[in-house]
Amino acid sequence: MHNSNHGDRYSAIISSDFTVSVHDTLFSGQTFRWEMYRSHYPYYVSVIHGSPIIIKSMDTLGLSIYSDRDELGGLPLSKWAEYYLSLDINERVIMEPVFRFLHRDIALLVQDFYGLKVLRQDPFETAVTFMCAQGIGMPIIRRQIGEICRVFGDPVSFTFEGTRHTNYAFPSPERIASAHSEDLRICTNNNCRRAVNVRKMAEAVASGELDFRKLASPDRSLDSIRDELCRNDGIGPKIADCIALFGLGRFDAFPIDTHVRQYLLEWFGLKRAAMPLTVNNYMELQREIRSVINPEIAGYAGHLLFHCWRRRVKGLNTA
DNA sequence: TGCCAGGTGTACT
DNA sequence: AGTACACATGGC
Repeated sequence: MHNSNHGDRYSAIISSDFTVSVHDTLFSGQTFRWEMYRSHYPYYVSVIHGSPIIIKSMDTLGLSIYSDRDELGGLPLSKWAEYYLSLDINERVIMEPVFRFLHRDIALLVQDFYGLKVLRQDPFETAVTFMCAQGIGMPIIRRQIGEICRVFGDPVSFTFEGTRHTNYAFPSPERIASAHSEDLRICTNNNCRRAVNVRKMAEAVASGELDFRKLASPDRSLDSIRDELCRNDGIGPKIADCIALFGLGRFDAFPIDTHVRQYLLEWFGLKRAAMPLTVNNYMELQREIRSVINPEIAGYAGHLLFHCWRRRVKGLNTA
């Protein structure tokens, strides 16, 4: 820990044996709250645990993290960053030798995205985010989350390279639970039912009826987590699996969306992926892909494939 | 213009 | 158990 020159007291250097692609990580679509500031090096800024967090990407040197607190989420700043960015997972070895042998062309494509990390994000934020991600494109999803933070989140000001900035924290479950549906609807792409669903889910979290800490228990089965989450209106199997993967640190969860479905058909030849995505087909597709990808990190590998498919095959650059 | 976008709930058969 | 459709809007 030492003083930084960004108006923030604490900083931590995260050294790593391998390069972490901060840009791909924060803008791969799994998180929607990081802003990129350009200077000599790229900086990525968000507000987490009520504190501005600045990540400086240093390419081969590793990462540096700045915050005005010396600990976040009960962890020292550097430990929090290692956890949040899942630096304990080496994505270079999740594609097993058998996979690289059987799917050589895909493994080569995915190699370009080593450094992409699956974040361990806050489960409530993750739940709201993916409830706002039904059948619409990334730009609208990102806008919704930004609006929810701007309208309901606490402003946090900080100085960055001599300029004053204001970002917004993600609002608490209590704050969203007490929101008027009409105010929330303006944030949720004008979708009234989505606003009601998000508010009801926030109420369940605020009342303790929906307890993410219980769900995060490692001995819970993926099926029981999915079933519990699906009791909330607006959360189906796909969003439940997204919450498990990105919000509960369950890297074995394998959400199947429109992009995943496409590469399951095109890359792995799963005929069922061409059929309508009923609950039965959804579960059966998960079973089939787990015979191809190591089930313990199927979701982590799936996110690499997801990102690779969007960027390399679909030519999408939108976060 | 028409189709696709990180799906889900409801109302049918 | 499977199918059709509404939901809302931006991007290509």
